[in-house]
Amino acid sequence: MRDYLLITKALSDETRVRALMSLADGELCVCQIIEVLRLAPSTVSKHMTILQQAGLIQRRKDGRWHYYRLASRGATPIVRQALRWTLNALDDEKTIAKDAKALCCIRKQDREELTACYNAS
Amino acid sequence: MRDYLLITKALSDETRVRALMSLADGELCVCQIIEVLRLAPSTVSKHMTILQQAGLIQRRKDGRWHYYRLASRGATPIVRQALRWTLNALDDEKTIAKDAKALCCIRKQDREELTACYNAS
DNA sequence: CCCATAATTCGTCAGATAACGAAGTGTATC
DNA sequence: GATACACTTCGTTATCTGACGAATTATGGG
Repeated sequence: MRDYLLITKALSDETRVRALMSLADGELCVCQIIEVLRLAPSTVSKHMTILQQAGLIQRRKDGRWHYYRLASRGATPIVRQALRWTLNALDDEKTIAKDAKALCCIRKQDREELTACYNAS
Repeated sequence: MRDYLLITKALSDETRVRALMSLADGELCVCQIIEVLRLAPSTVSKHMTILQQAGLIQRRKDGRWHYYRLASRGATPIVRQALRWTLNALDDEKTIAKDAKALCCIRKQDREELTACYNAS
């Protein structure tokens, strides 16, 4: 029950679902997710932690950069089924499509440019 | 996204999940669900409304009694997939098994007996 | 070693949510 | 039609959650 509720709670917030779905086309570093969601770094970081504790995403560190990706290898059947369901349910969702489009540009940008944006303020 | 979040929010509360899983062996009237969960009628009613608005359960009225059952016919693929996932994930969950056992007794009891319990206080 | 930087953790605040009892709705029975 | 009853809706309260900025951690470069 605990694991199940970690997953449903993680999936019950629109921002988190958007963050999760952003990873559908491959891993992203936190600064890129910040750019899509346009929220404070601390907020995004919190969301990613919740998704990770639910087992839905996995983390990889490379120097100062932290990359997140959808859980795949090593994920429990429950998690895999939840991901399949979510990807299927939100397949042609407007908000998600919009984020995916924005991500095309963001992926091409230099990471330094991105972080410059929110460090500037 | 709205429909998806209605479902995940509905499934992100332990009490609601217990109520939902109670219906796995067939429909129940509200007084029976109250008896399993041991919560105030108003609280249970609220939970059932949330589950229904998510499309996860359906209601049937018979006189003064309101029966709830898992959504099946007429449910969207998203809902059906969510139900399959949930039933699968909580298949051998201790809390759920305990409730199922309690329900065996409750189903045999007279409904008037049940309501007498919480009307007495 | 010291500074810049990428991300996280911490502290705070506003808004959401679950619990309850009281009041209201609709249906059967007298 | 008055009463009892099964359930829902309403109003209140305590707790949870998401947002932010400030402080902290960890890594890389001068």
